[in-house]
Amino acid sequence: MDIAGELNPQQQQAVTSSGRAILVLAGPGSGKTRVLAHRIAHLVQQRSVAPWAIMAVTFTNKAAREMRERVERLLGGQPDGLTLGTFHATCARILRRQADCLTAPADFVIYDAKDQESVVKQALKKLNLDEKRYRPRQILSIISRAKNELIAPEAFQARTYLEEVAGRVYGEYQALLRENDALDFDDLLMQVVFLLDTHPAVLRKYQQRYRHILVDEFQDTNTAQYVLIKQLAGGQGNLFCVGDEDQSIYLFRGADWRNVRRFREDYPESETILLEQNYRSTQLILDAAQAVIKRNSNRTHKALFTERKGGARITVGEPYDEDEEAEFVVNTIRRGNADPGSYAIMYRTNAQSRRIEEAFVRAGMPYRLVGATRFYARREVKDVIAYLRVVHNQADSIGLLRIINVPPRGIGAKTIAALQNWAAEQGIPLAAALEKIAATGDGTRSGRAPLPFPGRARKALVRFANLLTGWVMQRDTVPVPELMDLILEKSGYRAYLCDGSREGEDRWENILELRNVAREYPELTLTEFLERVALVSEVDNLTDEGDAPTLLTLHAAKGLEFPTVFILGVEEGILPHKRSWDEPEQMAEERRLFYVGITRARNKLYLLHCFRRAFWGDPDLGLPSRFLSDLPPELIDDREGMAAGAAVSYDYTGSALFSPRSSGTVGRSLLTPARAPSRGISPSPVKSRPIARPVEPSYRTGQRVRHDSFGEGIVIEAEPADGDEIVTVAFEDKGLKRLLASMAKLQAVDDE
DNA sequence: AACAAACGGCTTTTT
DNA sequence: GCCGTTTGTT
Repeated sequence: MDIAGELNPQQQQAVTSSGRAILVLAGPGSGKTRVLAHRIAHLVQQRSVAPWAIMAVTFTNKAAREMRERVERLLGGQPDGLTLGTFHATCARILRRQADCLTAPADFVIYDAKDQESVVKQALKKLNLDEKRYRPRQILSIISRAKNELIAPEAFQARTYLEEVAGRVYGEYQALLRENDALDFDDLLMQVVFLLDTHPAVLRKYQQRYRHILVDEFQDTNTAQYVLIKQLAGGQGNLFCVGDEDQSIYLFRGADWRNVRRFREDYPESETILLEQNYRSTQLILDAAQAVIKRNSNRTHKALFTERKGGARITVGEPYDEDEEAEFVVNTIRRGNADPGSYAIMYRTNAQSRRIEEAFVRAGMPYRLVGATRFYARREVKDVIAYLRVVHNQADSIGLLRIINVPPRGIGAKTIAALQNWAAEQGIPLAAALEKIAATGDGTRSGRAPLPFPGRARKALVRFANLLTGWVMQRDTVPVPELMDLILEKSGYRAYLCDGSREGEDRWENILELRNVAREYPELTLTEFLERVALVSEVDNLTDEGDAPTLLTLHAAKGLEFPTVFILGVEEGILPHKRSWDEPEQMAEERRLFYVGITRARNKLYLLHCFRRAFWGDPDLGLPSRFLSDLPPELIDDREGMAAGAAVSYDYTGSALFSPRSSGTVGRSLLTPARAPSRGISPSPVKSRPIARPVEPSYRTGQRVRHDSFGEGIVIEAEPADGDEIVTVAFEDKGLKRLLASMAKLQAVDDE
């Protein structure tokens, strides 16, 4: 979609409407980003509104950047003072500016998921609770939910035993964050809401400044975000929200599509505008998407249409296993003569990406991977950031503990524990204790309190403390990249990584990458650099450069579009994910996720589901996703099937495998056609499982057998193992079992 | 204190 | 099939 084109009547209406709150429900590919940008430009050009009186909030930095670029093109330059950024970044700015109203100082640090986990562990320890019994991640998700719902520790009400525990941890957790001058992601939002709630003067200031508030991806707002928007918009209702209920896929982090309804209730005068024309996909793809999403209730119906009538039918394929799935993708791309960059490969879980990556590597083809082990979550990157964070704010003991002995410098667990105790005894932060020790020098006495450290440990502590103080003294005069160099050298971290190993080299390269980020933004202070690093995500760095297919999760795909899209693992247990099976609400979200995936495709869509899928090491059956049966058969090209690459052509509509989950058990559906495993299609260097047979197999695929307690079934696979044989059998009543031939005493049933 | 080897828990999805 | 943690060894 180019900005040169005309706006259609609905878009035009959305851009120019005024005088009341507006809710734009925009279908996929309907140009909502464009509408937002045009509206900002429109407001500025009206002259009645100064750019600094406009606040536009998005969820990702990428969306913010895209919007900024569009606005710039429309206005022929950057509007002065326009507030345009993500919720989190905007909140962080407000908090730093209003620090005097808060418990947290302006130089607070931001904790990510890993740091949060460490804090929970500390809190558990403090409360004498066993972290094996109360899993930190679980506790954390309860705390996070509370924060997203704006429930402070004091107001937290437990409804289960675990919640009771979590409630206590929550209080301790917040206290620890405060001690560390730290905020987590959820705090950024919650604290701003609390701040505006308790400081009317501050609230008034922001309300008076921001005359227009625009919100992107409104369906993904959680309660905290919604309340924040409402606070800022005040009564005047110059609120402009754009979203699509059908693309709400962040329930798990507190997003609440009911905010759409709340909005209508809170602003009864508001106007709702539907954007139904799609400028992205073919009609066929749109039809498929609508067939899928139609089955959800609680949605505003939109009649999506496009001028791109017809279109290539959807290829649904069933490769044998993940390897064949990956080979199919690679071969299809290789054989097609389209630009490799026009392909996207999407999947439900990050864990699925590995097989595809391997296939691309084998084929010698480049690819772009979004997410997975996220750059900023890598150990070495986190280490360096921890160094910077501690230099920035010594109260950050989580960061300090991370690096105090990395690289190893003689400060072991014993010494650290002693240091922690000693600090706690005196009620001072860890770093202050460290400093105090250093202040005593190498001497043996320090006034009254004798230091509890033997000579060797103290020497190490003093050395480290001196390093730290040195960096702290330089942090305001030395630019961030140089500060990084200094730390990397003097801490011995570079030498520690560059030990000559291949892995060390890779890790060092990641550090250089981080340094490049710092170099790219030379004007950023240390505080700003750290904030940026904490609040950007991988998708944000996805650029258009590079002529390679893109690998990404369905979540990461939102807002993007590609000429050709593969969705992998369209199977029960994966999409929909098995964690969603018993929650209708979550199941609806899985459906929306699938919908998001489908609607990313401009021209051509491939949906793949494996016959066999290994979950964690153990092979299991793949059952086609129930969502596939919602696709009208005439939209599917099942004859082409896997012919282009892999093996099986497959009749979908008639198969038991294809029926919804409720109507067939694993065992029964298997009994229909016992399929021979097909091997990968690509020629040689493909990593193939050893097919060598040290022992002649005594069972063959498709053979009928009887087991003493499991009854009758069909052999799915028989593979030799150390002189024995592992037989996988699908039993009529008991489902799939893997058995050791010597133990199972299977009897052949010859009823043919 | 530092390393190697075994072990167990785990996977949704992200700002 | 991976990662981080625990355990054993020098």
